Amino acid sequence: MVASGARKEQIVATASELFRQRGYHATTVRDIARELDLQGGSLYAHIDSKDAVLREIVARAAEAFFAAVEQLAGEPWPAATRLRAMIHAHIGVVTSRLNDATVFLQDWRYLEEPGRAEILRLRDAYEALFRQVLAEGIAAGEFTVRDPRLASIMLLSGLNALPGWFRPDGALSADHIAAEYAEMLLHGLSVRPLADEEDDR
Amino acid sequence: MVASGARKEQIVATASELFRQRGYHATTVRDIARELDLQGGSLYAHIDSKDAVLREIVARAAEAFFAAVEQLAGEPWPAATRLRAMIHAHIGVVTSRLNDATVFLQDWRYLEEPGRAEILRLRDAYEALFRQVLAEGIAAGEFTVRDPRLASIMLLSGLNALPGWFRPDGALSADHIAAEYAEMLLHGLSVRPLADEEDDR
DNA sequence: CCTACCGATCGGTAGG
DNA sequence: CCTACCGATCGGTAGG
Repeated sequence: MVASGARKEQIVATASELFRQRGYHATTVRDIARELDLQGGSLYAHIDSKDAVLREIVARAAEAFFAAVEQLAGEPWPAATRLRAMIHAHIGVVTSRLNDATVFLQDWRYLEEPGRAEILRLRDAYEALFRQVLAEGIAAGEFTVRDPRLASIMLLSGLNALPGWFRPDGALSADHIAAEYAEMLLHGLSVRPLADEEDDR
Repeated sequence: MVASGARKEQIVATASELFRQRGYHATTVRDIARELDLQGGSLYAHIDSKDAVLREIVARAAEAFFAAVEQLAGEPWPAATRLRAMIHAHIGVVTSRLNDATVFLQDWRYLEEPGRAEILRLRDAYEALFRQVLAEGIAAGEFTVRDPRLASIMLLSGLNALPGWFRPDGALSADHIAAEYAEMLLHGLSVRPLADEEDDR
């Protein structure tokens, strides 16, 4: 057990950036120390272990996702409206906390137990927020989707791949991406079935 | 440089499975050797380096994706029909070559240069197949999408997350998933603005 | 394909 | 927070 403080914040933030760039196992504690002009061993005055740092990063990201999305899922709005808001919120977290969110999505499975199992539960609870809204939308006749689980997985898969290509200084803003994604997901890529030729498989 | 042979095949296949399960950096060459009842150093009679094994796995996966999808992109069919076929083919590769495909998608960035840069080029060329079909579909009035690049990224993001949850012995077959994904992607999650809720697929 | 080994590096600790 | 160090393990090689 080790004190928390400003120095520890720096260590976790630096680790988050390096883990995002290189991956957890390709980053050494001495890489982190070097960024802060410290000796490798000196980190351990502030942290318990490399795994504990990963745990903290992942926990922070999970909290950010829940804080942004959980309430929206329960608003008294049409399911499509809620889903749109949740998509914007989720993308907002990924893009505004890019380091933590990327590490969460990319390296959570390297957590030691029981931290790993705990994160698995959180992930499922988070996905359930989307699944639930989709199910409600189906019940209300707003969505045509057959399988809300498959739909929530596909939707989140699309959003969670953002770290692989989003560039904070790129041409596409988070809001633009969110609006386009929501549009494509809700209305599909193709023209409406009644409007044209295309038949199915 | 080292001979190829049946033993080498076993080594690459075993590495592919372990890399998929644990990740490249969390797998040691001795883990691979142990699975084959060999000593760690003995692997090097058959392989050049751990990186070379990763390169081979990734190259095989890339070839499988191109072999399955490239021709479909150029067929003289409506864009929506081609896209549907490409989705099925891509998911077919992911699910039937799960080890290689997963390692490709998850660990390609750990390749040493110039292998890594080469794979980046291949990935873009592959994505371009989808981008191109989407662009043609837009030009033909089949698709309403505004940005074919964004659409191709979202689409492939959904398909490429499959290794994270697909279970070969699970209830959902590859064909079922492909059909549902294609449906959701092409027609969207929500009710059509023009049609009423029941549209056949 | 094994035995035996290499230098390098890993995460982490003792003791100041 | 540093110096100095720990045992363990890493990918890889020499020489049979």
